[in-house]
Amino acid sequence: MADMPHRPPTMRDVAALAGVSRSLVSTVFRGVPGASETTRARVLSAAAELGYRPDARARSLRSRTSRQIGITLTAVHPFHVEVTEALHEDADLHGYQLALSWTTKARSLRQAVEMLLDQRCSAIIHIGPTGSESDLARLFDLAPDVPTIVVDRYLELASVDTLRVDDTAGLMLAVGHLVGLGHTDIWYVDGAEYVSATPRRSGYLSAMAAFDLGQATRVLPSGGTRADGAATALALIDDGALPTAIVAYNDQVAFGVLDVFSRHGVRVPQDVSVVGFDNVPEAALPHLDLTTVEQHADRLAFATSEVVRARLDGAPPRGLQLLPPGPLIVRSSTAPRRT
Amino acid sequence: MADMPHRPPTMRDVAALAGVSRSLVSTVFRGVPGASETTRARVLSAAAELGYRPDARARSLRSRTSRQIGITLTAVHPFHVEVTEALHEDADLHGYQLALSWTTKARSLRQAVEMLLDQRCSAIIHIGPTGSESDLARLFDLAPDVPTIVVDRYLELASVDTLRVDDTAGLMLAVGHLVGLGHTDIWYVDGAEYVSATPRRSGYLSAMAAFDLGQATRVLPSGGTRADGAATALALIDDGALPTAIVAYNDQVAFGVLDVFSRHGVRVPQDVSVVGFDNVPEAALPHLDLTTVEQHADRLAFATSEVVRARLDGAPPRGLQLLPPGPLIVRSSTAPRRT
DNA sequence: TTGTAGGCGTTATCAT
DNA sequence: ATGATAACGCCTACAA
Repeated sequence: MADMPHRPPTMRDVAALAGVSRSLVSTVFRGVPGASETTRARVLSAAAELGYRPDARARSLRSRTSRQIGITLTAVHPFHVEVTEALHEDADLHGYQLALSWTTKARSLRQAVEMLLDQRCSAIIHIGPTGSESDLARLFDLAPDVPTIVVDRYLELASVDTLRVDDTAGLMLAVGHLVGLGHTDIWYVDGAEYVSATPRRSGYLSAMAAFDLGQATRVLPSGGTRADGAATALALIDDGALPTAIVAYNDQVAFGVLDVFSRHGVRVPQDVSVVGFDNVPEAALPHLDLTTVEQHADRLAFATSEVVRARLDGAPPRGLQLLPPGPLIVRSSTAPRRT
Repeated sequence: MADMPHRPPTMRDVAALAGVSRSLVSTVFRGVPGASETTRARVLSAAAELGYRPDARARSLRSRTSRQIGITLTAVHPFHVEVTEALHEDADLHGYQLALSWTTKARSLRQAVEMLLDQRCSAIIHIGPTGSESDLARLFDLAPDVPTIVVDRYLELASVDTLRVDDTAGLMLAVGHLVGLGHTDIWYVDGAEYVSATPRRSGYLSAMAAFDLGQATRVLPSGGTRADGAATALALIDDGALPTAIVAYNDQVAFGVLDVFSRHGVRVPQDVSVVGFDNVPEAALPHLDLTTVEQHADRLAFATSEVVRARLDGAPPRGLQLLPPGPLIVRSSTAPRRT
């Protein structure tokens, strides 16, 4: 595989055309003082004429600073996509780049990390990484000196920073809203092994207990996808027993529930109120209009990028950091309990 | 921002520990012949002990071959995500890496491309790029020597390779299926400015004409998202006039139509048959079960990666390449016309 | 099979 | 303000 037939112009070419030394070209392109206005203009116009762009590899190699932050994610979780998009904006603002590395059925987190490491990223952010805590610890140990930040997952690892929205508090918002509407039969559609399923489940249980509804709890096994929610709703309808309100592990699951309910004549919110979690963009669509717990992807991203910069400046990892859940977004999927 | 507190080990460290020269370490890590078995083992164990991994930047810089293929995409289109995942597998197979560069509301295609160019990717694949043909041409001209491949978009540019599934043929499949079921009032929900909306629309029109239904055509303005489909369906219901069959620009739009229909008592397929395009994973969910035109993301990805390798070997661009649409996947959203 | 020398494109350092 | 020189980590010669 032969690469790059005709090589792109280098600093040397620009210097020759502008009639200056290579150092001056470097000075101009780094935007540091030390070049007169006239030379700066000459260099810039020579570069434009040649279509010159500094080689990031050489730059990073020599300057020992890549200004690249690695990101691992699955690319299928809407909330994670939102977070990553917001991270891009923060990166832009602070003059660094994001190197994206996907995990798929065929590409392990380890492969994703190794690619990032080989490129000598300055730090790595893992968004919703799956796998056991010990597997992850082993993975992070591949390069103990590269600051590691984990987003949207609980981890008891002192060597990394972990950022999460407080799920337990979020569930309290959801349950509290339904209780305020007069509901007592509030069931929870569980996220099984999905990211942060455990804290959300226990958030539901403790919220119910706090409202003295501890004996009315019911956790329905499900999953994290629309298909999971649909399957659970179908099972519910087959059983013939419905609560007056449902809290779903996340918006996707809630959508699945809504889909099946509407196809089986169960009216939302007249018959059953439904609450989600995440407030993904789709939740605002007129025909879904889902009451849900906001997670503020942009705030999470902002806090993450602050931590990254602190770590890059040499600060030690601070362990787990919990962000308050956004407000509950009340839409038309919830209503007072039918009397 | 200080980077990398304690520098990662280099070839020099490995060579010293193994008691060999640096070139031997290089030989071992490139996997080329020229090192004895014992040396190889010594080098490998020294590297393992130090946690050494070759520096991709230095490697790429010196060898003048990055083995990196750049990809631009939006990360929100399920079909594009599928294609990219499949591209990852092909890349793995052929020993190169994918450098992902997202475009978002805040990140233009130009920014995405520039990042890839700065990293000196060997080639760039654009998946479903938006923007006018002339804007794209200008963008591709930034680095005329970097092979450019465009996927899922029509382009009349001789300087790039373009790969697409034949939309017109796909629409013929969809319309033909409905005609076979006895439908004559077949309306089309249009994709507006979305990727390949034009060929699909004209595919619909010519298919209808081919079945002598040219006077029964109706193109409903919509868009490319679930929300667009929902809005169009709502307008249809408000108007009180429904066809017996609908072909949607893509699956997302079809889902939006299904959502609204089920919430307004329009039964699918008893009252209206609905056909999508793409066969995204969600189309197979039991409660949606959408009849749709398969696009075979993996075949498209495979063809793309073949073209990339050809271009990297010096082959000239071949212009537009049309792949046959996959079969029509018949599910329960279509049925014979009610008599 | 092994080692030495030079350079990829850039930045850092030190002259002028 | 400008330029020469060395070095970043690696690979490609070429020599031993």
